[in-house]
Amino acid sequence: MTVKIKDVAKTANVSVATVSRVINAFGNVKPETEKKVLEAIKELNYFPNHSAKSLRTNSSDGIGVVISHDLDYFISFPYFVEFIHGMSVVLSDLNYHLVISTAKKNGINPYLEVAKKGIVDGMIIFDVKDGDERIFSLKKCGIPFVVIGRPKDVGDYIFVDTDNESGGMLATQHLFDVGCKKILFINGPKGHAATRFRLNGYIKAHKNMGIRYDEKLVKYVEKNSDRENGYAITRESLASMDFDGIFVSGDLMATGAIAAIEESGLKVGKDIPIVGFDDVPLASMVNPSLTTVKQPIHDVGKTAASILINMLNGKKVESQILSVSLVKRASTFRK
Amino acid sequence: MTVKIKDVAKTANVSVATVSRVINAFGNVKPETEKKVLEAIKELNYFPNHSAKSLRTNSSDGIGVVISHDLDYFISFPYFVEFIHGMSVVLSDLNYHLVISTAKKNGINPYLEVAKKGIVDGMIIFDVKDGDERIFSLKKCGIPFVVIGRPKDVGDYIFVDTDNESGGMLATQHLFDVGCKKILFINGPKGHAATRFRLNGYIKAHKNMGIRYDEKLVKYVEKNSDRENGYAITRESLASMDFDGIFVSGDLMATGAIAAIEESGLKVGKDIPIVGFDDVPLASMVNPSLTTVKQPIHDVGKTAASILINMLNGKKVESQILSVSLVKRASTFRK
DNA sequence: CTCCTTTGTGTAATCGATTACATTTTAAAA
DNA sequence: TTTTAAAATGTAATCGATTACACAAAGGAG
Repeated sequence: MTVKIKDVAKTANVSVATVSRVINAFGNVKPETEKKVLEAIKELNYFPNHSAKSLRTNSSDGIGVVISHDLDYFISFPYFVEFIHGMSVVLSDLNYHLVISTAKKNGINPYLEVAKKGIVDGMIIFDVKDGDERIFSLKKCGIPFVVIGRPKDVGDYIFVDTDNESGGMLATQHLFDVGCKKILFINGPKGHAATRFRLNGYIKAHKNMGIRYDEKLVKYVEKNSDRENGYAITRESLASMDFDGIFVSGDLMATGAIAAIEESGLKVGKDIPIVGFDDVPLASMVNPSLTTVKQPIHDVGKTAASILINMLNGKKVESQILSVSLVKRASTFRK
Repeated sequence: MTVKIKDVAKTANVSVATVSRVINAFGNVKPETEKKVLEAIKELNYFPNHSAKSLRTNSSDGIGVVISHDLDYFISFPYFVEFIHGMSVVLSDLNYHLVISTAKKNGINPYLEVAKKGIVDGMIIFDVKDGDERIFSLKKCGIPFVVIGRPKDVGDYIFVDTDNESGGMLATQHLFDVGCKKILFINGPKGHAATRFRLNGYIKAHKNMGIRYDEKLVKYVEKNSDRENGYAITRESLASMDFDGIFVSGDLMATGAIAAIEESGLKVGKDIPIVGFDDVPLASMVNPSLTTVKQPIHDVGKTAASILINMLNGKKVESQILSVSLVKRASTFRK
């Protein structure tokens, strides 16, 4: 049926070992012989059986990513597309492929499952909380992995993160620059590294300005950083507190904040400047367009993938923090 | 090192065949024996080696999706996240996994590659043009596949599509309903089924209204249905033609159209109602919020996955067309 | 021309599961 | 109790690659 290495060997009039050496570019093959083999491969349209290779070499050429079963939660990561794309581009160029699984409802930890079955050689995990047990599982099972973000209380690990602290500073400083004095900060969920670092940035910016920061101005979303929550928290805050600018830890939430402000009769930008975080495509499309901290999501994916591949190849690797930048748009423009 | 079926057999004091029978729920195992085996599996924390199973059974439990190497093109499909999620949820529940590859720059057709290597048992392909050669490749190589969309000139195949014709009708009819007489239609790229069907819907709505439709009012995007193109085409049309409403074949493009209209001093909704297509999250977040045709993208992914799995199991399957609905928002509200 | 090294090639074991077939045990029927 | 069928289990071949090891060919040194 399907053509196998034996068939190629027969056609090229060599042994299977030689064919294998050609396929895997091992060297020690006479150029003439190599040519014969390559011709046979082309002629027979041969593709090496991946399972056989995996079984023998104990490697799958797959890199795993596990996503949430909960769609609403999942789409509150609007940058997922770029992230996936970044990883996939790098992996495909290196002859790896990306394997996506969903956390199943039934108990078994899908992280362990794909890893231990040998479906993947390594994993990239994101949306990781402080003390996240998944990291311990992965460590215990010995599979190489790269973490997106910088959770604490999980020991050592290799990560790729963006410079959330600088991002928090940039955003806050910019709001000061356009004249704000009391900045409401709608932050992500507690227990996430990004939440912590962005708060640090927010605080540092206050220090730099010599302004005492008011804890009460910092709000945390319960779980999903989505539009609804941004809207709700902003409305609530409008009713209960005094502020003259908003830093929102996520563009999706920021659109909710914009809606709440405009609804209240205030003008975003003129009355209440708003800065978001992420710079997803959406940010430039809302009205007013959103000033935000641009995260190099595509690069995060690419970097994570290449670090992981290097780990698999036994190279020494280091965690990386990618820098962010402020993109100024209409939402912080004073009319 | 890693524990294998032999170790389980030894621990449970049975043969490997019995263990295998338990794992694969073959029956013909005494309940008592089964219990021993299950205990051994748990005790040793055993996971069957996936490559070995694949090699032996000639199946990989992987379903492939190939995405574009070009990020800009790729993110002009803003519904990709939901689509992937839908597929992944279904697949993971059935113990399959999703394999994502990127079309590499070097020549080899990645569709064939993953299929012929046996990395996947089936494929789901999207963004398919009329006469798309990929369909012929897949057919020739014999791998089961499901197409998202309904391209022509490619012979028979199983597909999942949304009812784009009805969508086109709904959108156009709604514009008539709010009083439009000359509707600019910014359609997707030529050579795509969705483009064709939506045009049919647009034409039918005209017929229903007894209005002669003007070919010149139908514009096609060159390649990417993105914001920039929506903006450019709208601007161009404002300068050169007469129209009082716009139907845009894609929400991303529609945001560009909105921007162009507002920029010209006209009011979206009041002066120029606009209807989009897709109902991506963005649609409800722009200002004015976008009336659009909702596509059940998540269901498309789920349906495609389950059809494909049924194909793999030898069941008889049928193509499906999922229905769409109109979501009315501010962009067609006459102030 | 012999010896030694290097290069090129082949043989066969191996990876860890599944499963056809053989065999044993158990249950039912006579 | 014997016979027969059904149920439970075991043995070993198999999937298709990689690769250790053996060996042959070729080239270089003396």
